[in-house]
Parts: sequence; structure tokens; C-alpha cells
Amino acid sequence: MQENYFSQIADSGIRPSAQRIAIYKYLCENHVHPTVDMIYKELSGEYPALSRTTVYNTLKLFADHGLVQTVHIDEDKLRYDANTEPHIHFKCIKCSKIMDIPCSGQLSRINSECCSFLPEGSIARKIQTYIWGICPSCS
Amino acid sequence: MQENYFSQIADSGIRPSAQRIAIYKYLCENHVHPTVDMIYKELSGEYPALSRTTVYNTLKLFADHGLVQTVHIDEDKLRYDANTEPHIHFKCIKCSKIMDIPCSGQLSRINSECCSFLPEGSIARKIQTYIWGICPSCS
DNA sequence: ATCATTGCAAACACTTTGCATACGC
DNA sequence: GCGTATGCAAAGTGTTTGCAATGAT
Repeated sequence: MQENYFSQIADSGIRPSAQRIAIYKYLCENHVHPTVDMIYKELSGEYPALSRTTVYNTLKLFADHGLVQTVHIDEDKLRYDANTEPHIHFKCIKCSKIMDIPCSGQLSRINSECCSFLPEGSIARKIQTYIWGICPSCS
Repeated sequence: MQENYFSQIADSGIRPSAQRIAIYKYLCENHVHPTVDMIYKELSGEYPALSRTTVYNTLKLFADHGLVQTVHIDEDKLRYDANTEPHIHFKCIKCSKIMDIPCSGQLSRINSECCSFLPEGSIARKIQTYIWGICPSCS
């Protein structure tokens, strides 16, 4: 994993500002699938003038450029993930924690199989699998 | 598919009221993964006094009792599906239509494989795969 | 008569928009 | 200096809550 957030942002066609770097850095270093509010509160200490609007705008920008992906596992709010490798998301319905499930390289095969059921002529752009359940610490 | 909505509702432990039957019937006869608002508007003709609150409450009740499932494929609003058999959801990013993708009986095998990656001691309650892309009519 | 369901209105939560200010090249 | 990014406030949208009225047994 490379730590040069500035150039990763620039490489995806986005101008790296201080706020953008801070948000991307937070996402890369904290794999907690944060909501906008979590990021906002976490970075407020470092950037007292930071606004939620900037966090919203920045994350949408990142998602549009493929730098992060949106996670739809909550019913109300969006979450964000800097890990764009194929993986499954698991949400514990007791402690509400959201975890990445690594799939030992099997997921691209599984995903292709899922896409093979699509009607002829469909184009798949994004595929995500979510599991809701109870994690080992809560069961 | 059996048409006796009254007893299907009763069997899941819910008292079948006129509104509840109408909402469940609509879901069973229209596989469009409707939002609360779609259901509300559609049934308003038949039940002019129907309120959104009732639709919200009823769908939550249905989901809690496993009579319907929630579909998280939209970023903003929840959708509902009376089809609780394993299937994949596909959303066309051009026409916004949401389609069920039947998986010729393969999905329970695929889903078990996905669950096999969960850490020891996890319990899976619900698993869903979503695909975003472009449907044959839009490509 | 009693208890559950319904429905209005208000509150709530998350996100987007409009616009003026501040920043970076 | 100019164009973009930022941030406040307000508006917008989806959902939940409080509570009184209604309905079913």
C-alpha cells in the first residue's frame, strides 16, 4: 500500500487540496466505512473550519472518479470505502460494525458468475455483495 | 404462486387489515421494487384516506416478519420486494429500472460460498448481491 | 369496552443547493 | 487576477414519532 495520497488523488484527475488529502488519508487509514458525519467529526479537530458540505462534495467527487466506492449497507446513510478491490461487506446487526470480508481472490470469479445471469446485452459496471448477520464477538 | 394474500399475511403473524392486504397485494402483483411513495400514490385512488405513515409502518412490519425484503440499491430511498427467494437485483443507471435477475437455482450455492469467507463464529442472516450497469434496452 | 390500527402534523436525519468568501497558481 | 474550492445557511427529501381519532372484536 502506497502512502502518497497527494499523487493518488492527482492521478485520478482531482486537484489535491488540503481538505481532500485529509479526507482521503482518513479513509485509507481507517477501514471503518465511515459516514460523512464520522469523517467530519474526526477531522474537525485538525481542520476546525471544515464543513460538512466539503466532506459531502469531496466524497461525491472521489466516488465519481473511482477513487473510493460507496457502501449501501445502511438503510439511511451512505458509507465510503477507499478499498476498491473486490470484497464483501458484512454488517453486524447487533454491534452495527461493518467489516470487509476478504475473499482470497475468489470474488472476481464469483462476480463473473453472477453477471452471467444478466440478460443478453446488459453491461455490468459495479457489483457488490452485502451480508447482514451477527459477528463472532456478538454471537 | 398463491393468491391468498390474507392468509399469507396472517401466517407470518400479522393481523391482515384492509390496508395491509392492499399493500401486500400491490407488492406481489407489481415486481417493480417500489418505494414507499410509489405504493402510496398507486393505492391512493383505491384508499383516498391512506397515509404515508401507514405505508411506512406496514412495510417495516412486513420486513420485520420476513414477508418482504428491503432492497438497498438506491442511494437515497429504500425499496421493497415481495419476492423473498434468492435472486440478484440489477439497476440500470440510465433508465433507473430495477430488475430481478433469476439465477437458475445457482444463487444459494453462490451465497454459501460467499458466507464461507466470513470469520469463524459469524452468523449470516441476509445476503444480497446488487449489480449496477446498463440494461439491454439502454445499451 | 378494549386494544390495535390508522393518519395527520410535526419533528428528525441525511443530503443538496445557492451564493459569498477565501485560496492557489 | 482569475478560476476553483470552501463553507455557511437554507432548502429539499425521505423517514420516524406523538398523539388523537377510528375501527375491529
